[in-house]
Amino acid sequence: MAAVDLNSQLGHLARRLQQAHHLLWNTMVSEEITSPQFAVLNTLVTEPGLDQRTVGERVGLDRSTIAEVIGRLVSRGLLGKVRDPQDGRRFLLRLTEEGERVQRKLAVRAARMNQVFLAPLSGDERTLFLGLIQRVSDAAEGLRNPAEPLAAQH
Amino acid sequence: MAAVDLNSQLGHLARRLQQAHHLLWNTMVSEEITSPQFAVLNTLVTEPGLDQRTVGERVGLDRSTIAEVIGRLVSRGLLGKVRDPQDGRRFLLRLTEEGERVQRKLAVRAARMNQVFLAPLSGDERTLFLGLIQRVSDAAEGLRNPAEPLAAQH
DNA sequence: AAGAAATAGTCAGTGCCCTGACTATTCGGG
DNA sequence: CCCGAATAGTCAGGGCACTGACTATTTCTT
Repeated sequence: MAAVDLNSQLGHLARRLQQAHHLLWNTMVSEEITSPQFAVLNTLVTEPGLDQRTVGERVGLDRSTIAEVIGRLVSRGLLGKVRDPQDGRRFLLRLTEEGERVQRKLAVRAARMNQVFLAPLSGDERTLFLGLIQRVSDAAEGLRNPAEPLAAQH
Repeated sequence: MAAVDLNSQLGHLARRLQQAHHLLWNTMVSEEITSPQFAVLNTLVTEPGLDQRTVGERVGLDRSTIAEVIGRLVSRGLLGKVRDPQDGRRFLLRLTEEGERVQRKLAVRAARMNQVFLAPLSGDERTLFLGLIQRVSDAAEGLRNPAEPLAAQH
């Protein structure tokens, strides 16, 4: 009888929400380009020439995952990747023409899908909802580095 | 300039939320048993003897994924899996003693983690938040089968 | 200038998650 | 009773996501 009600567990609901998103994305946006892949393309539109790590930071992916995602985009010819002549550790990333074309096409569809996704909520509820998710995510993310600056009194 | 703001995209926020959850789960609940695995154990506490498909339905996983998750739990000795003598297609699932022990231990920790996860919100905001997630997920899930019952006038 | 620390990226390993194609079993209508 | 439809599960294939160990390059410190 010590069972937990999954519908009160935020983690479980978060997973369901993402699955719902996956479904909508596949049907309304694209079956070839995934949502994280689009996030990368989208980031490089406004900030061309970023390195891998920074792109990962922008879209919220660790360096292993971002390397995979970028690898796929490069091999599909949507992204160019060159060594930074200033810093031999980095790769500089840039959209190809095809990449720009794809980004433009998907941006429209993604926005449309987002409307459908949020359609069950009223205007007020939508902004509230997005705000709540961000607050919760930010707070949890903040727990990663347990704020040692305070105790740093050397 | 046609770039989308990721923070207004529910899909992107959903992914971030799940990553935040993953982080908390790993540090506060368990590194061995994952959240979906726990969901399976938890379900079988109240409904022992379910078959794979139904468990998948309860926790929100398709049959391929649930097969993997169950396979791991069986090989760790937390779950027993036997053919249904009534229906040779099914496997009946049941917690082992060890499985029950693990479920009890993690249920406490999962509840605690859930509190921490939701801590940034006030009491009212929490119930509101959980409700909003469910409404949005249910609505998207409902779009999967485009409601043909209405047209079914035979 | 040399060695240590930091940083960018890769790689191996594990697990979740989906789709689509396949097998085995059961069920239902003629 | 038998054959086709439905159902439970498996398997192959692709992609996301994390950790931890490793390499190469740069930077900081002495």
